[in-house]
Amino acid sequence: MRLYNTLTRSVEPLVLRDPGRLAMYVCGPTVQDAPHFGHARAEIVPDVLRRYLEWTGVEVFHVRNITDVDDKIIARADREGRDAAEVAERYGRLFTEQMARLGVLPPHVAPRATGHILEMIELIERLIANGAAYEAAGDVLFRVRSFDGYGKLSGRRVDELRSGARVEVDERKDDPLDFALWKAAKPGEPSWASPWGRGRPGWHIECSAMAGRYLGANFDLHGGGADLVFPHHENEIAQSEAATKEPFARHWLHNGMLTLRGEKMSKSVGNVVTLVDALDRYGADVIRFFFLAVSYRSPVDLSEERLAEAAAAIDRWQAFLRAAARLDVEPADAGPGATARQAFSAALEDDLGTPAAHAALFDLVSAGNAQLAAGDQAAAAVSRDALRELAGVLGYGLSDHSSTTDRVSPLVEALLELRDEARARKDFVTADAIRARLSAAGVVVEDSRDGARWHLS
RNA sequence: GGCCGGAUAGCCAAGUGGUAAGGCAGGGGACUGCAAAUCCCCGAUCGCGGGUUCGAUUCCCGCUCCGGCCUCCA
Repeated sequence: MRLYNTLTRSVEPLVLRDPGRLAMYVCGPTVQDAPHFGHARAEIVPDVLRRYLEWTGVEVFHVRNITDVDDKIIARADREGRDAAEVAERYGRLFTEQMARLGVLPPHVAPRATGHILEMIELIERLIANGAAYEAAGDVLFRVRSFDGYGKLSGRRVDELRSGARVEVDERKDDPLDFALWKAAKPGEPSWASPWGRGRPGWHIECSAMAGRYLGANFDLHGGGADLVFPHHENEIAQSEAATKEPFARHWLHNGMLTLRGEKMSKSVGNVVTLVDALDRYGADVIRFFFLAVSYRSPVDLSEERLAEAAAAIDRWQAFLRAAARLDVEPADAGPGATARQAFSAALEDDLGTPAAHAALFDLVSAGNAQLAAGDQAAAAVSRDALRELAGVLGYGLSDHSSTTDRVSPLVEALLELRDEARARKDFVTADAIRARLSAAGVVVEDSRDGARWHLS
């Protein structure tokens, strides 16, 4: 498969360190607040990559960290008069829950920063020993100019960085570009013992430490939001490579930002839509479609209109699955299923082309509906099975079923029998009244050649 | 100011050196007691100006506009 690599700024083959196995690290959230809609994208993109590769037989080892110590978490805890760990625990749990609702496969390891303080200290000690870091009044700073490759990921040059610098002046720094690996504890803050006194880790070092711990050096793929390219990922590379003298990650994958009215969704801009609300309102499949309808690298603008379109698309797929649900026939061989599979795979092989993969699914639905219309049940069954399978590779559940469906089913069926009887004697007033009452109760009735079908709206 | 990316039909969005997938909306037709669902048909010469080429939307240069990063951020 070919993927855009931020490091080389080109689409290139994804070459695995161990053939058949992908070692992937994805930057997770800082658990300072409820996850928002943008976080969903950063999880769905690697989720699709993982599902697709697993479908092709690759074994994926997926690590996603949780940043559970940081300035904002501490600030929030102070505001609420709570412990920082409590705040982190609350939002970490919420994040995990919402990702499960979204249908994102859980990572194999979900390390927390506070659980890896020792690894970080070891890494910092190596950097100091190498001359890449220095202690200053209880802080430890990374010496940016000691690392030749600094800027290779984000395309920046150290000297240019300096001129435009909005970096705050700090006398303890030998160079304004240097960044903190370890921060001396301030009163009341969570802190850990270290060779430099009590303190807490800087943001960037945790990913270097945890990626190294679980994936080793020179692992296959590192992902995250495009807003992390600089400085976070640049700094991760610097720290890791300065310490190990080996390449950190070979392939860098960055998802584009979610915007709202053209502006990036973020807490600081103040335009966030929480994921809880979005899931309540639209459900996992619609949100997933909304994101996958666009290249993972492009920005996507959130709007009611786009979400309505996504909902219409999911409805169309589900409508076909409902129509073809009861086909109890020997699926005919290959045919349209094979064509769709080929188009689908080709799309994803080419830089995770989910829009084109969607097109393959729409073609399958169109073909399947036409097959049903033509009475070709065996072919329709093939289309149905292929749709289920391929949509599943993208992480769609497409489930029409809920416990509510099961519970109301006997009632609805009984009413539909009455309606059938009314229709048989051309009593359309009664028939339409039943349909209208069901509709008002959220049950959509659709007549077909083989009788009425229904589903919850 | 620097770096990265983008500009394709009413809207969203793929893609290709040889006249452009898919979806939504819209129009027409079919089916149907009606409705819904479904099927068939209908739409763009690809931001602007140059250049390379037999030929560019696709490559190169410039311009304009937009987004992201340069501070915490998925």
